[in-house]
Amino acid sequence: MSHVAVENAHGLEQQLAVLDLSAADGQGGGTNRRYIPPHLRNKDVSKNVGNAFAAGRQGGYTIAPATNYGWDGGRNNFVNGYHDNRMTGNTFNRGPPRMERGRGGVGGGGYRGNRGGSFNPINPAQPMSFDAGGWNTAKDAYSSFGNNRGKSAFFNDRGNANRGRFEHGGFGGGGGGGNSRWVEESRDDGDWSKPTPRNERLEHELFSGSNTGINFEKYDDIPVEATGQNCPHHIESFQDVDMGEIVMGNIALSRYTRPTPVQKYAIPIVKSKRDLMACAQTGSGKTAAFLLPILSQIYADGPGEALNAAKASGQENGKFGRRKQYPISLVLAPTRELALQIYDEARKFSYRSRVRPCVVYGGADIGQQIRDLERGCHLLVATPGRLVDMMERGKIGLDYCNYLVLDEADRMLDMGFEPQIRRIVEQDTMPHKGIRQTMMFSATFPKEIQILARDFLEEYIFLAVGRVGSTSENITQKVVWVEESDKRSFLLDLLSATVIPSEVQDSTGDNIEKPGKDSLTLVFVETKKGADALEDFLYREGYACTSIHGDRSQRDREEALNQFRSGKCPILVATAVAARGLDISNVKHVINFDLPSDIEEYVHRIGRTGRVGNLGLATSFFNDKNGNITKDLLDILVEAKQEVPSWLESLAYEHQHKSSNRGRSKRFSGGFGARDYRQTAAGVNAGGFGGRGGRNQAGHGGTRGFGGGGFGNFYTSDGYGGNYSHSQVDWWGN
DNA sequence: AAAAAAC
Repeated sequence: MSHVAVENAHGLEQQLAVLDLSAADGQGGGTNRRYIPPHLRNKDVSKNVGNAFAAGRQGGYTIAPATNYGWDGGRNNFVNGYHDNRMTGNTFNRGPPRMERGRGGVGGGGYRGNRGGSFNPINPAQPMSFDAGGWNTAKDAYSSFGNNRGKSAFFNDRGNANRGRFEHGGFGGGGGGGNSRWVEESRDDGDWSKPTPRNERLEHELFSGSNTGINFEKYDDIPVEATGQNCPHHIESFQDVDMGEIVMGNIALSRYTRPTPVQKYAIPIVKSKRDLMACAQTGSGKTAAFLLPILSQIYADGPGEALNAAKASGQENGKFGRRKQYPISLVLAPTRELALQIYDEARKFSYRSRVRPCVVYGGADIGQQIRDLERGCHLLVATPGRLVDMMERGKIGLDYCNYLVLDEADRMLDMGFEPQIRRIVEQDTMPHKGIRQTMMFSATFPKEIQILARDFLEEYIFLAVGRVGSTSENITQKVVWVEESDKRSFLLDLLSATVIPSEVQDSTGDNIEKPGKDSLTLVFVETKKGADALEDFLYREGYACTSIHGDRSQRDREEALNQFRSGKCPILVATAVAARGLDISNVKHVINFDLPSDIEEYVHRIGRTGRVGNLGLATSFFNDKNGNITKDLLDILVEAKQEVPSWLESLAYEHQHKSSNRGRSKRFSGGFGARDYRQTAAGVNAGGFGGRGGRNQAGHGGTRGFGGGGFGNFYTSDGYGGNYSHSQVDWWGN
């Protein structure tokens, strides 16, 4: 299984290696784009590049990645009864106009298509058994999955339903909804630390598609800083701390073998009831780092007062049962899709427990969400606006919320979100800090936001795994100079080299196998309009693509994400909405068609690739509109041991002298910050930035060498030198 | 100036 990914990765790197990125040199203008077929390229170098990449790649794949093989969401062109003719070979028919495109099917059958449908038994990548109290996860589970073949009608019924996720809750394995109240009553009573009976259907639904091939046999080189009073010692294995039978069983079902670095530290900290501010690189397992210990605590402690409150609320409201839910834990996230993703993880780790997770977010039918809440809610994942709405409608009470998590905490506390967070946390019935336990997670955490964050924390432990805000070294970062007018054609060059199978042949006449559905490309743009326009352009060019941004309907957003995830649309054009937190396996390439204006956004965007020990590639288009990010970008590249174009260095040097406000993001500086920022921008526009000049001086402008004389490999112009060298040590130290 | 997040 793993060699598939290796080959693909190898192929990707080779395809990219043949791209003459010097086309990005502004000199040539838009007509300068060209694809160099393999037989014209420098063979020696390309071989080295490929081999080096493959060698590094192997280290990252010590476990067979549990890809989506079992789901068949996009592997053939027939998805949930909807035949997609957009993906048949190279001849892309121009589909219906965008509003109709990608609807996923007549009658909504295809919506959220990868959640249901028939499945094939998967081959357990790494059989693992955890025998305690009747859990024998891998063997029993997977053999019985196999026995379920042929029952697809049942799964289709459940999984294909629009908003099918709201229907999952029962224990009866699909038992009728009529007795759900009785079911919920029985769920709450009893010993919360003991697993409830197995449910093979649910078990398969939750775990068969899991992509959690997190694995890393040897690392521990990552510098970890954990500061605070009486910081608990970290663990080395999941067995080192008592998380109870239910959590351990679900860890095994998820095929987690060892904790990631952030999990090693965060789990015992959370278990010992400490507040936490945790910073760890993208793709390093933060979600499980809080879900596992929180759930294990809830299983150990039981529902406590929340149960009585919920029951009382139900009695007040008569025969309709619990009107108001009192979640024990609340997880807040900045985007709807991220909330949904966290909820999906929570479902896994609450399998066979009495904890019922729920998710609420805007853009979706609130009535359905309310009905789902009323079936019981112990762990709530939410976006802020919808949660406030639910609170004001009396559907949610935070009176007994003992665990509060801010995921992407720096985003949750920045200007756009802070008032809502204060409304939820400080101006309502949530237990005060010191009583509740508060945890914050992010890959970036600017100092200014850290200070703000202290308002919500008590005696907290600060945890930094790696340097705060740095990028994973297993992402190869490229920055290319591309004028605005050249961006589209340059993008086509990149895509033609990586995404769509083409007729390009190598010197032996064999077709090159280009990565297809297993190789996803995520293209970021700065505006919603720009996303629409670029998606449309790519679509007319024959690429199977879709887009996600805040002006699309929630249904379309989720469907776009599913089509991307499944490989049905291997190109996704996105705004910042997709920058943070989304865990999409097989994203091999992130392209910053437009660079963001702040470095945190850049770090999160490129973090959609190179996750859980895999390697990835990020290419950013840079021109003189991007002056404000120059220095921070340079710092990031240097820190991650990436090649730095010498023109970028020159520009950063110039820019440094133009701006005294460098490095201070506008949103952190209060009232005067924005003005300072504008001054900076004005300075750029006044010509001092001098993109072209700086770039052309690149040869002698740089202060860093590029490996001495060995520099002229592929990208000789602009000092865009070097092969695709990458660290031989991946994030996990392999 | 833009994006995100409630209706």
